[in-house]
Amino acid sequence: MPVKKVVKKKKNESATKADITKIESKINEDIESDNNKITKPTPKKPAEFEKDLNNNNTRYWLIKSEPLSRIDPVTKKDVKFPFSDLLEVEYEEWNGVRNYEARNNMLNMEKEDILLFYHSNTPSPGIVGLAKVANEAHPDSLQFNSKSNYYDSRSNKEAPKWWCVDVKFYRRFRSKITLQELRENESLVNMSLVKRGRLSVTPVRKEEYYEILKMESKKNISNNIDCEMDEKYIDP
DNA sequence: GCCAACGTTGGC
DNA sequence: GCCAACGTTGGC
Repeated sequence: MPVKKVVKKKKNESATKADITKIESKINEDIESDNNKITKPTPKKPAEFEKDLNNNNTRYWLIKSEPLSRIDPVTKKDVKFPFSDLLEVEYEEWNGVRNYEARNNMLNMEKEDILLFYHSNTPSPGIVGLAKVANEAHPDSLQFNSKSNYYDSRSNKEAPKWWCVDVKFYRRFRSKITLQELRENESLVNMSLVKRGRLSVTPVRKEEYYEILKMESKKNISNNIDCEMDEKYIDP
């Protein structure tokens, strides 16, 4: 029978900042090692990438977020996440996506893929800037949290249903490119955003990405992008 | 595996 | 706040 080692507690013992950092990094390591034991599903690649995939090119996607306050009726929590919030963090787990097609799109993402950041549910929705994939898809932590609105009792840790990437800030646009402007552009009529309005994570073709950059380059600098963000963030 | 009922998204 | 579009659920 193993003998339990008794460690006497020091007087006035309290966790220092370094202790907390150590504990946090241990937890993160554990989570990562758990995640590595799980096989990541490999869904079909979207048709938008037929050309680019073979050449190992950077790929492009569009993700939506709500910049204005809205209280979720179930959790009573504010769902808002304006683009400027990405400045506050190293990266953000893009969790809470509960649509298979959107999930599959995230599973298909690679590190450093470009993300067009779209503000939805505003008086004038549109693309406000660019983000990048910080980390490839991993199980969405909220599906196992019974207190979360995104809890899924039918998911399990051996075969998680919901996966998501981590997102990091890249740069803001000179001005918001509105949905209306995107719709008016003839070369963007086939954009997934335009055709599949409700999907929150959509693929973007390379040609579409460059067309949008072209639209941006013609714009004057405007601070009306639904959130406070300095002009210095225009250049990467 | 069909499809009615229901829930969610998000522009307007 | 309305509601169209569309995804999901579950009975049969």
